[in-house]
Amino acid sequence: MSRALLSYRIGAIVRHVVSTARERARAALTAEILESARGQLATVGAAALSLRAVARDLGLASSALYRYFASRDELLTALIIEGYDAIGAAAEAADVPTAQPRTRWHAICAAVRAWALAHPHEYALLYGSPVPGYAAPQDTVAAAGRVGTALGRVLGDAARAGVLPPAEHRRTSLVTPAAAEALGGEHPDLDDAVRARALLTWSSVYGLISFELFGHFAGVVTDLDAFFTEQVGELADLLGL
Amino acid sequence: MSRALLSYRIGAIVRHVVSTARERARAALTAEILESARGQLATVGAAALSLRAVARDLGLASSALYRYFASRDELLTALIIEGYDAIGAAAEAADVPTAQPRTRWHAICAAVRAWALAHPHEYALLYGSPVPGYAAPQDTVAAAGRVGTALGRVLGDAARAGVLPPAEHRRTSLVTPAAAEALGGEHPDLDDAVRARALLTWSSVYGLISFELFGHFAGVVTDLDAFFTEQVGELADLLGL
DNA sequence: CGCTCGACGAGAGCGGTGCTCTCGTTCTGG
DNA sequence: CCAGAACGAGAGCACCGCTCTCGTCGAGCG
Repeated sequence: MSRALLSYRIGAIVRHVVSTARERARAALTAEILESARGQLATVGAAALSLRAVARDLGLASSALYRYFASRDELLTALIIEGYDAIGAAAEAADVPTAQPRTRWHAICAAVRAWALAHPHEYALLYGSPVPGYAAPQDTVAAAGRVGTALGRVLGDAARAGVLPPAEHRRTSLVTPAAAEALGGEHPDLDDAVRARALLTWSSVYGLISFELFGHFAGVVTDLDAFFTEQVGELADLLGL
Repeated sequence: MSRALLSYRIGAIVRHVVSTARERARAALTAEILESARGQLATVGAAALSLRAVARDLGLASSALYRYFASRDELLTALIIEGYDAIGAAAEAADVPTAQPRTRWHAICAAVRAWALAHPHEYALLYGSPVPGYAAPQDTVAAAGRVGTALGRVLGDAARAGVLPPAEHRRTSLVTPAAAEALGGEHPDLDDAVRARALLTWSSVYGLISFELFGHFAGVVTDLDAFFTEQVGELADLLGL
């Protein structure tokens, strides 16, 4: 079932450069399906996304869609990957590598929040409750790490610039080697405690955005914009940026 | 449509103490419906919760359920209120008012996480993406504040005990008066900045739990238990407990 | 005490869903 | 040129939430 998705992602590009008419038609229709699904996701949300509605939108029989996506879950998976890519790109676009680490941290967090507010349903699909019995395929985890990696770059640069407080070395590590690599890589000022703190701050930003988006701050916080930037500043303090 | 729910919640209790047989039967069946729905929620999740399955489970026609809950959303609302009550009760049960504020903070956070891990689908229903076009009725917000209020009590007690750092007073408030009341009430050491920080830490705990539960820490964090307690400690530092 | 009206549960049915299977067509690589 | 794969349409299955009707039964009122 991941076959079809894979062929969508790399598809005719890898196979051979001279694509046949059929392959081009397939790629085009796949893109159209995704576009329609993306529109439906943005308007009615993931739970109400209907294969039949997509088919109607494109003037196709519903059964025809199954030539392109083996199931509704697979279509959702493609949308999830697109979403992670989009929010990751937003984070990267907001990052100015020459700026101060703290400025960069603020910029990335603001960009992620802005993307979430602009695409609430997509954000919910990425970071909200996983859908029914849906288990995120391995394909998604690579794309998912893009925002974290952007923040990790800031952390690594800050460590190299020497703005981080000295690390408190300890024996057992709480962070996976792979994750440590994404979170700044090798550096004496970046030990496990600092990296774990980076994960905390990142998940805290996610908590702030989710609470705001899912309505848990309604009637609690007066100025959501000011509140967010202030708390992101607090997290920067905690991180040592 | 909120009539039926209301009558379920207060129902015969308020009307008159001497309940008729019909009222008792109604209350009993309502409880059975909720119990079956709770079971289904725990096993298949909210998105796959089916009124017809509940009816089958109870040996009823599906249409009969509509005498008790006007819609699937209303049944979900009742489950959400139950969930908020349960996680609030877990938080309150874990709190030992005579202990140190920091100890209480740790205990409450651990209890909330434990409840979330034990009831993942319920937690997702409460704090994950809102379901389809579902807008949380006002009934839920009261129950939702219970965990926050428990944490607010710790904050207030800490302020009265004088363990909090002095507050930095400012003009414009980011926290609603109602929320400020729940977050420790009146106290000179508890100004808006401290209360906002309390909201930050609470949403951070939510972020930590959600990332863990929704799989965003898979392959990133090695020891989730140890990681959580350590980061909760970091948040206590940030809060000044 | 009897009657009336409301609550109740069953059943059929509507329009919707994801998904499967079959069948004729159309393109493509050998 | 032609066999076989890819394709789209259509019918159909089992399920969903929800509505409507209809017969029944109980509870409160006169």
